[in-house]
Amino acid sequence: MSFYLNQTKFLVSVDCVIFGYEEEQLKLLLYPRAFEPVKGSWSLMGGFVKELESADEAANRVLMETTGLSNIFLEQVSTFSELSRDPFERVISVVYFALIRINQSDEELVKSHGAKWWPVNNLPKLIFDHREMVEKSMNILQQKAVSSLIGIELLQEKFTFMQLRKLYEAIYQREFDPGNFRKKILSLGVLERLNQKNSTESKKGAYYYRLKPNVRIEVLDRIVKI
Amino acid sequence: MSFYLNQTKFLVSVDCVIFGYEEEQLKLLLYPRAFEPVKGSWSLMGGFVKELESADEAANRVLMETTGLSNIFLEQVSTFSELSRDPFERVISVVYFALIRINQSDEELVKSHGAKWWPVNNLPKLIFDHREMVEKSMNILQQKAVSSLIGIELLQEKFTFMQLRKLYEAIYQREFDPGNFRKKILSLGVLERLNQKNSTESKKGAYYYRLKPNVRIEVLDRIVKI
DNA sequence: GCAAAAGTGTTTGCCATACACCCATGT
DNA sequence: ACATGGGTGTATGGCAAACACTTTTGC
Repeated sequence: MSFYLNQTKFLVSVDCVIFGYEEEQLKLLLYPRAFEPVKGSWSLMGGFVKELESADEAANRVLMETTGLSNIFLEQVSTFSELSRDPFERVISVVYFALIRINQSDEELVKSHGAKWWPVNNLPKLIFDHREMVEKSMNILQQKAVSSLIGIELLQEKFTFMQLRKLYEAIYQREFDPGNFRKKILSLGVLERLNQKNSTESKKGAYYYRLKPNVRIEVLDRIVKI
Repeated sequence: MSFYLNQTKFLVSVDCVIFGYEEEQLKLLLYPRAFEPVKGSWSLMGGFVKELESADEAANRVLMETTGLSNIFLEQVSTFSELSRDPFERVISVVYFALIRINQSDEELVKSHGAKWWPVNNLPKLIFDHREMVEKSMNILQQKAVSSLIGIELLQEKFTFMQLRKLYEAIYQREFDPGNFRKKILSLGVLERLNQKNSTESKKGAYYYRLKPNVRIEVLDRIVKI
């Protein structure tokens, strides 16, 4: 047991990179820092890990406290532990990224923190190493979306192919051929067409699709060529 | 500053998944646990993060203390923070994986800890959640090797195509066509042939190759099809 | 009629895979 | 002579990308 004595203990926090999708843009939920220094600077939402919870649980709690959502797609990105990453005090931070449906979040709750959705390709200056946290998360999101329909977590339950394609275009910051994209996704065999059309975004109207029940969003095939 | 008060602090450790390559097998360096309970059970090498070091630095230190090596390929895998992952006490562990050249390690130092190299497909029972740490590391190694000649970190500076191929076969636990493998790797343009042959492993003798100086092991192309 | 998205089909070129084939040499 | 790995070349199938084309409907 001597191994465990006289070892330094650390404050451990979680920081959440919260992705949303709105107006054909990938967005991040950011908060103005509430205290000095750099008060008012924009920041990821975070919080300290508590005595009786894991980092995963802490991240879920933070997400619940700030968006009112539970059972959210959440995944660990990396842990940041540089000595001076937080000029206040030594804090080791475990970073998570989350995918949420913006319109399902509790708008009042979000506003009460002064939070704002920012397009990922037009972010404000972020405190500390938060910019790096965002970039790592973005990389992981892109990597995951190659072999998983993970992005669906950002759309409504039912969606058209155009909506799905625009989402992928936002994630990869490039365009996809509409015909080829449709064929590729359909070939995965995980979507089903509903007997319902969306007529607000095109003249002809486009069928809604949704994920088949009891199907995994991780697919064997590659959706995007790397 | 009130944010920082009354927050629980945690013991933070690093655990290192140390990969080596020997006798055409991918191996892991494991240590018999030195204290009760589960004394003698096999374990990854780890240590607590100290007050004035980052987790990265702690991992490098642990690696130096156990193998005598510095400047090693080392990469963060994930952080494990479940409440009861260590039955002794609450410890949050940041896991790293390392790639080393077995014959360059300090054999005396390794032996002095009672450490042993185990083939990855024939590991003993590991303590706590170390098995899961190994599996995550293995996944990341496979993923990285797709678009990087990362595996070279496990070979000598000069190597034949057969040696490189056998290494890849060990990493992916499958066979590669010798001719196609050679062409694929050569097409990356990052290896150079030396005027020197290895005659111990074949009758005809095979040229040694090495990584070109000032070249990145991350390549744009995909080496292994996923 | 025109524009714009929906949806389907066709063509092309690249690339992974399979495999044939000769070379060099130790036994 | 033969087995074995070294090394190069070739044929083939599958798939991504480019793009042509028809349909539908709001304007």
